[in-house]
Amino acid sequence: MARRRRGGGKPTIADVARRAGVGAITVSRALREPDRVSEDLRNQIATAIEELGYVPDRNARALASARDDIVAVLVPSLTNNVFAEVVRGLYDGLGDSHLQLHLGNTHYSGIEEERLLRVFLSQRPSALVVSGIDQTPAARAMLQKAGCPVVQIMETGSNPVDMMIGFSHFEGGRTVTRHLVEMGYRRIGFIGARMDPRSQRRMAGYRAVVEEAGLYDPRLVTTTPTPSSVSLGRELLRHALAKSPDLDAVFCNNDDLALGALFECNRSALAVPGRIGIAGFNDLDMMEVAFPSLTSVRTHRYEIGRRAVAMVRAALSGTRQPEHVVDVGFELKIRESTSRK
Amino acid sequence: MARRRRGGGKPTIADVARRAGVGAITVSRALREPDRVSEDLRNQIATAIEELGYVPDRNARALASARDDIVAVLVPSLTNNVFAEVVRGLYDGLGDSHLQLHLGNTHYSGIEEERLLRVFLSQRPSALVVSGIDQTPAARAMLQKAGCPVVQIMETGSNPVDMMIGFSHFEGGRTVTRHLVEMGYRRIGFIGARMDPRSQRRMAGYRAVVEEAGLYDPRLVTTTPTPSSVSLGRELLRHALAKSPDLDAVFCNNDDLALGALFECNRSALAVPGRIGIAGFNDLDMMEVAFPSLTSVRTHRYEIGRRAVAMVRAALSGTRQPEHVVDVGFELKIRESTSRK
DNA sequence: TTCAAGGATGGTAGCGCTACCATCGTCGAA
DNA sequence: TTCGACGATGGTAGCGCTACCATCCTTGAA
Repeated sequence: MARRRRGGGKPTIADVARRAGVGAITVSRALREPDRVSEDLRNQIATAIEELGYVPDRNARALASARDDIVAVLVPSLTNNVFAEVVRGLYDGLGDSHLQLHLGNTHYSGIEEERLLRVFLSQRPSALVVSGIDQTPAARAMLQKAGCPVVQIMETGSNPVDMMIGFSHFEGGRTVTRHLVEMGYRRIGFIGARMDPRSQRRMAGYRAVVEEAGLYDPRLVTTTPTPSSVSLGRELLRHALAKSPDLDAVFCNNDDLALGALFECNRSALAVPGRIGIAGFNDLDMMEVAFPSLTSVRTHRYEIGRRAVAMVRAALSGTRQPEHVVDVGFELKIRESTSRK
Repeated sequence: MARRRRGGGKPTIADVARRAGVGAITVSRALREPDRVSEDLRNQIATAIEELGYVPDRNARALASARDDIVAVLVPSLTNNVFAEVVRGLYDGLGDSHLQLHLGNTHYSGIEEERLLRVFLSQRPSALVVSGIDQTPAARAMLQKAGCPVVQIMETGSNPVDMMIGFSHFEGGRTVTRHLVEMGYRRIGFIGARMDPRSQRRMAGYRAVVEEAGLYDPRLVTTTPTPSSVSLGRELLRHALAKSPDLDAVFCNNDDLALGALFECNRSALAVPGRIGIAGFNDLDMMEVAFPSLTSVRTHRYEIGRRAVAMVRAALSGTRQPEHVVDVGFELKIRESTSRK
């Protein structure tokens, strides 16, 4: 694939040097540190590059300089809006640096994460960004030996491989649930899909509050390993109501489920928030617009992405800040869907 | 960044060879063509690799073999669910090949696309996947000279750089609009955000039908260059109704807008589809679940991603199929939101 | 005028890997 | 028994670039 005949093919730096009548190293410098080359030569070189259509070879550069400008990123999903925004933040955080993002999709699988880590490590990246704190032991070992800055994102924990930026999902779950309790709901259900470690911790937060309030009932919990979607939200709410017809509120593990739950209520003429209260998690754009508007927990995923890259850049430039674990928090957005008169 | 001392640092293939008591080339072969190495040596080598924690260096490999297993992909957005699914398809299409995806985000900018193309080309990728057919002349020239398979995705057109897979947005726009006309709507509006080339063509399809039916009125068209969102859908519908209170249907350029429009109608107690009909584009999961369910045009974006990679693989393995332009079509999904009694 | 200091430029020697071409058995046919 | 064929293994020479050090020239102080 993309095979070139040995010796043949694209112009190299030597071709440019010859044409510009300078040494190869000067061309190399003109490209990387223009200040150190006189303007005359710089122009000649630029002309030669233009005429030849020269494109430097990153592989050769990386090999020779034993450095690479790649930041390898592992996320569990690209279709999940939450991670899509994290990635957007990562890109924006790059700014004018020469860093490049290399994305890997683990599909919520530890094994796959391990495999991708191996693949990416063979690129000798400048830095590694991984999602969550539940790496397999092997993956964690690889991260520790990577010899480059590592950032774990989306969660906080007490045992970072290197750096960490995120928030506490457990606290997030507690906060929403506490709100529902305070609003007077008594038969508060939980519906969750996929149930990755972060979902689990949100559910644990739910359970902690509900138990403390003496309202816990396992029949109020409905989960499935199936990936989350709006249609699944509808189904899960239906199941939940079938199991516990007296359900009077649901904490939906994410906003897609919440939207699906809302639609189900609309369709079944169950008044929201009168008959049933609904809360989601992440606070996607649509939550505020929905009718009724939906209570959710605003997570700062874009900011997490941006700041993760900032941390990487700081670490690479030697000015690594002291704090290795950053908690960006979250924000409960109370809206119509849980405001019982 | 990620600098290693010359000579120092990670174990190399020579270290593995020494430890296993074999030649370097044999280690190389054991890794790439295990069949050609005896089982004894293969085991010794595997042990040595394990003990040393050896990870091959992709850069060196790419340089030495003048080949690289990277497929560079340029998409305009990663947060747009449509492209997120294309990317998912691309990943799934990879299967067991050794290809790796390298994602770039053009932010709907031709200039940025050009810049990224330059960056990616310096990696000498095995193949290139770009979105749409509206590359700048410079970008198109680079694609033509890339010397590797190129796939343009998401649209079809008559002048492919190399290969192409997608569908006609113009026809998509025509189809929805024709449906609205057939359902008896007479004051059919169009609302659109971002208005990238594909949106423009969908709008052109709308206009063609509406003009043919003698229903065209510029006041029925509401667009903005702002990126699309659910909340924007709500606003745009409000604007549209302010301009043309007799609006009786809207073709929303995408599903997010359609959902926002629906919520606005709910909130303003405008019956859907009785007072106003709503149609979207792309058919995201939520369209079917919404109440009322929303008419949309199902686009096969996941399939486009998968097949784009399949085309790349076929081209790379020499079995390039004859058809260079593939139209995967689309499917009108008629639902409650446009079914006037 | 001399000479150290510093900027601009170039030559050489790899970076870690694989293509290419030996070399060295081993085995079966003659 | 001999010899060619073939499979397994290894040595050498780069791939295109940059680190490192040498060289040359300019500049300004003594």
